[in-house]
Amino acid sequence: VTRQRRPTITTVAEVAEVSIASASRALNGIQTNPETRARVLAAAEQVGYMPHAAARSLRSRQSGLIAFAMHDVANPVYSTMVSSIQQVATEAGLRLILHSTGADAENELAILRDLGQRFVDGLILSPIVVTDRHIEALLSAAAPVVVIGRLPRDVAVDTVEADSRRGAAAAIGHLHALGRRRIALVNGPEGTTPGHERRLGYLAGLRSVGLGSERALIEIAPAFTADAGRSATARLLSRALPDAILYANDLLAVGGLGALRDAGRFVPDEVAVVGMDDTELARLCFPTLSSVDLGSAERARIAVKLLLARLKSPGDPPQRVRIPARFVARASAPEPRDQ
Amino acid sequence: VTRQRRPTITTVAEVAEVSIASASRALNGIQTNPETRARVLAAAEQVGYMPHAAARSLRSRQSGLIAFAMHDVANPVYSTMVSSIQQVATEAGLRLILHSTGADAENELAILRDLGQRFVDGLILSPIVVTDRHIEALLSAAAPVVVIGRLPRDVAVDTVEADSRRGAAAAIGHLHALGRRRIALVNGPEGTTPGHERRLGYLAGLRSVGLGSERALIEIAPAFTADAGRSATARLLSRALPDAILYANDLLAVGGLGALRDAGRFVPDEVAVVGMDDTELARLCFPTLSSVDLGSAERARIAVKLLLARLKSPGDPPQRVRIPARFVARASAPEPRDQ
DNA sequence: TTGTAAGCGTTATCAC
DNA sequence: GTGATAACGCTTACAA
Repeated sequence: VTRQRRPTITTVAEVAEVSIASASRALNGIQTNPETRARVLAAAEQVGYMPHAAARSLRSRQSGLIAFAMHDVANPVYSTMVSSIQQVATEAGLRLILHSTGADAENELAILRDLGQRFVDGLILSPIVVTDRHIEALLSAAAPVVVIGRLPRDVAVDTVEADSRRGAAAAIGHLHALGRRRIALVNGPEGTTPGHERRLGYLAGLRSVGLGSERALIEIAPAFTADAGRSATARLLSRALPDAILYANDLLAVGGLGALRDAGRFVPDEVAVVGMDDTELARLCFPTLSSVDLGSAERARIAVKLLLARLKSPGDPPQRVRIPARFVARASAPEPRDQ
Repeated sequence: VTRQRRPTITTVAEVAEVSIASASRALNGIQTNPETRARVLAAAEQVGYMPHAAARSLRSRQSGLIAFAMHDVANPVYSTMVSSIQQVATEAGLRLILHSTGADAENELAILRDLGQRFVDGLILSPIVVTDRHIEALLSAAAPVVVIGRLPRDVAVDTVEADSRRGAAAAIGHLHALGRRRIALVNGPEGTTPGHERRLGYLAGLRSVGLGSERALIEIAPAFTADAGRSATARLLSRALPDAILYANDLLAVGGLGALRDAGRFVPDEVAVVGMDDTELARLCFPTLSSVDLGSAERARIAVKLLLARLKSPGDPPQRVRIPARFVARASAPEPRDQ
């Protein structure tokens, strides 16, 4: 059997000797005479019919696609999220489009605008920074958007947020319980939401254990990367003698471990180290890294769920979910009794 | 201005007071009277027009989408590839759909079949195993496919392959130059293409430096993961005394570093360690990991290029690109003079 | 240069 | 239950 063109529903209808309407009904499992139905399905099988995605989308106004836009896939936090989202989406019969926004916040606005092309049914967005233009774009988006991150209270958009403030504070509490009193912070860029939140958490943590903050103990890395963490740590050590360092994420912390090694400072004996995000990396590096689990995988999972719910009932009030943080002790800042 | 529905090209045509044909031409930059063109663009701007992706695809028979299907996004090798592909695709104005196939090879066949729905213009597939059914599916795929990996010579499909065989051999050469004579292999599942190739490379490497192979020095991990690498290493050490270990990938190697530490064996003095893939992880772990760079990022980049070329000229003869491997020395198996 | 109209492959609304 | 037929929003011959 040589077929010139790919079979369409018309082909199927012809082979089954029914109208294309009946063919469509049979194929979509709509009430049909069992015998007709059988003929149609057999015909479809025979000619190797597959529905054309674009045609179906055009008519049904649904693409069967969702998108996830984040900073950079290569960052382990986002890989985890992608993996998680992928899984839930697949279960729901949706495909996933990936969109890396990179360092440029304009890209986040661009994809929100592009939603007008209706190439996806919905978007999960993890912005690094939220401006007024972001909020405006979010509110006028052509498709449902779920934000992984923090938004002003009054913005009516579904969000899933980490409790990085309380998480950072918990880490400080732990370090304090370990007897550390000169606790430094190596933060990422503070113009970003995580950077902002994590500093607040650090300061709140210090206050709640009765420690004061000290400018010299805070160092800001230009990016949330290992290299940036390494050099930031070197700078920090050149002017201060911390007995513990909280890093704003695991990548920074792993870079920091390298710098501490270079400086001949033992971890955790001389300097305890804590990361944030509790990525795979924390279990893999040496010494293993204590970290604050911000529930990345779970946030991602819930984001999809929220999106699915929103697609089903667009009118429902927006939801705002916050995932609790959890300190995970490993070798770089062990449980007090293990010391 | 309250708009009930999203504007279509008809809306634009009405506002500009031209036919929809003229509107379409103006919007697509086709030869048009400058004044008309201006009116149309102004109208489009005014009503906030964006073309409907599905409608455009249906008509133009192009989705503007490509897909990348691989085992697991969370694996650093694939994250790198995704990142790389993403970048090239974006530059070419294409969006990227991600498809994790997981452990199940059936999923690879499924996505090849699904190509019949024409939801993407092309696919980049990185299969873990290649069966006859794969080849059949590849040859009858409804859209162009580029394979990252190895295929039988006579299969007319674009491929980009790593030279992991020569890469593994190079690693053995390096270890031999370091004076190591009891060189073990911790491989991943040997039913997979990488597993198969890497064992061959290991054996070839031993031969070319005049060493014999020894069953007790080969251990097979059930997966290409750090945990699997750790336990496989423990098993290996329980029966043999290698002075060097080649791991089939970096994740296995990082797990192995942990096991060696547990066993009190110093790296690299007592046991030198080499990974493969040269992922980010190799620079981040401790001691830093010597690894065989198989050009993951470049393979991915070239795969997209091949796909783009294929989309442009479907008739061209299939290409087969092989990326050379490169040994990268770090602390776990340093340059001989650094010892 | 511009407009008319056909058609891309579906789904869904009608009468029958 | 089934079959014409009209959309869905766009591009592109072809005619004017």
